[in-house]
Amino acid sequence: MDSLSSMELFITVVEAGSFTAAAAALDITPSAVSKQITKLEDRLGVQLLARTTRRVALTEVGAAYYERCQRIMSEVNDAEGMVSNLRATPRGLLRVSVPVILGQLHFAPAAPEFLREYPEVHLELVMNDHSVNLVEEKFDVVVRIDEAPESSMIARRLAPNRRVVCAAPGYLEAHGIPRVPEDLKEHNCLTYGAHYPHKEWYFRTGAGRRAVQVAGNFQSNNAAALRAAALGGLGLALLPTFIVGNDIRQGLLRPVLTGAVSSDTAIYAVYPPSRHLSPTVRAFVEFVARRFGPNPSWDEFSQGKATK
Amino acid sequence: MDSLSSMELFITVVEAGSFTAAAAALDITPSAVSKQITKLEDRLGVQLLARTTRRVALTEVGAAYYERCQRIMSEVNDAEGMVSNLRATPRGLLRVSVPVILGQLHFAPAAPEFLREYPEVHLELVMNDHSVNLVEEKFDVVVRIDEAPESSMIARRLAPNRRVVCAAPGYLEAHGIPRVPEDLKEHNCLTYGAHYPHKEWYFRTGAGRRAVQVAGNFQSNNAAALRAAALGGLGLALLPTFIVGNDIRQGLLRPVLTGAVSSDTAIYAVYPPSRHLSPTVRAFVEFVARRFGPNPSWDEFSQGKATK
DNA sequence: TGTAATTACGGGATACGTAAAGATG
DNA sequence: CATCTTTACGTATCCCGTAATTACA
Repeated sequence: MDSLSSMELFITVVEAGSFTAAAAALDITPSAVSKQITKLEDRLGVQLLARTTRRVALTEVGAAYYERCQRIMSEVNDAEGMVSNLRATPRGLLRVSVPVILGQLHFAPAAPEFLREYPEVHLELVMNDHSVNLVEEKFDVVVRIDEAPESSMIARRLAPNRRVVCAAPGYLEAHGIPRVPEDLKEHNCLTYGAHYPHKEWYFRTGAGRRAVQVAGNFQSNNAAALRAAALGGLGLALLPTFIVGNDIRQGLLRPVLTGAVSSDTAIYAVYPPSRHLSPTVRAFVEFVARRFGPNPSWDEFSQGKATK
Repeated sequence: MDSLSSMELFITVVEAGSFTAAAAALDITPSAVSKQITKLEDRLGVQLLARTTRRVALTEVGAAYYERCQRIMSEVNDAEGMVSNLRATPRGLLRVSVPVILGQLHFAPAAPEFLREYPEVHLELVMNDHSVNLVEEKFDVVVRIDEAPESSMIARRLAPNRRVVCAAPGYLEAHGIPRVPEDLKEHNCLTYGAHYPHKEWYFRTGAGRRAVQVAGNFQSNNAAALRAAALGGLGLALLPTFIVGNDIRQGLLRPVLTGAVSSDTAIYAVYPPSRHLSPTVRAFVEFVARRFGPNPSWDEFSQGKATK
């Protein structure tokens, strides 16, 4: 027996004044009404409704029970309404982990707009570059630049990770503009990483791809450092468009060559699978996907786009 | 799905901290717990419990819902407790119809004791001798002196209706004591009814029963009038023991003869059938049955008793 | 690797609707 | 006699338990 349905049925009968009317209101048969009420009375051990075939009246106990039922049903409706509200409106704490450079350049600047749109959200934007465990560190969303989405997690692809070779206009004026990848051997190439004095940059050709050995006098495992060096006119850097896109846009850097190959990575928003996705998480992911997905300032300088 | 059971289950899981523990507490399987919670979440459209196989934690919405559930469950318990109380304690208006003579002699004197025992009852003791319609006149109980209980009503037999021939001591001293029924022809017999100058009184004999034609100079359709006449030493009266029992007890009247035959009537408390008998009605009927049933002051003078 | 949550599957209880009976004004 | 409640009966659904599976520490 469903206790709440019984109460609702009982209330309906009281207000309708008859079993038949209540049955019509609830779109069931009078038979069902009769049986439900009888069952409810049996369970409570009292008669709630004094009924002849012509009249249904509340007993004294029934009247008291009716009042309680009304209050209870109103509480239940409150509870369910509250759930609906919470489901509909993003709110509360949202912990997001992003790579440092991505956070500084894009997520932090985007935060005000997001929070203006969802004022009840408290956003905690944690930046780190080590691989984070989503559940253990209690993150709601982890943004990763990765090749393949981790299994058993939902990974929403936010944007491709394209890379472009670029340099400051002053550097190019002084050292010339490379026209083909081989020209890079003549340039000071600012490379990512450490331990290896020279690196290979890959480029698409008509057939497949082709590696070019590059070298230079500055190396860093920090992309922001490479960007700063490039901005300072030190040399050429191969950097993701999400880092240098704005610099190029503002004319601080200029893209050169074409067909620079990024690894098969993309920017993903990763969150745990859940039958009922939190509206806050949903709102955040939708927001960043909308904002970073079809992003001209990231894409227009990348020749990878056309070949995609 | 039973909404209240779901809430209870949810509360249990929250307090037990795991599905398995909750299942044990409710004596069901973890499978059932899982399915119920999933169903509840589906119905609400939100995730209430964030769970791994090792940990069950409330979500934000779940925590809010949990609080509401607690309040609702407490209200529900209140309501059911109230019902139990009302079911257990006789209270409220009780309308009883009794024959006038029975009401005056016995029910009215018994009322104080009944009301002392059940102080919350308001007793309305209506006395009339015409046949009352129990439901139309909104009586909870109708006391009748009748042969057979009315169908479609519950009739609780309170006491047999025995009758005894009796007279005042002064009359018997003046006119002698009848030893056999035939002696009644020599006496002034005060008979019940009207229109018929003489009546027949019936007596049991060894074999069957035997009618004796009696006559007298006073007749009334009011038993109290016959009693008054007998008390005044006018003659012999055949009256129910519930009327003259106390008079005999006090020596104001003396019983004579044996085997006076009453009709096959008894005193019944009649009330409508109901799956759940009102505790007030039950208490009243039990009270009067207890008080009037094995009543020595009514029975000890009646020889009908022995023959049942 | 062990424990906890979930899923698949089969059986039993429950609750509905249909239809007929009973009651009431 | 018309209408409303109740009961009888057949059926569909739901829900639980058993057992296998998956996930997590």
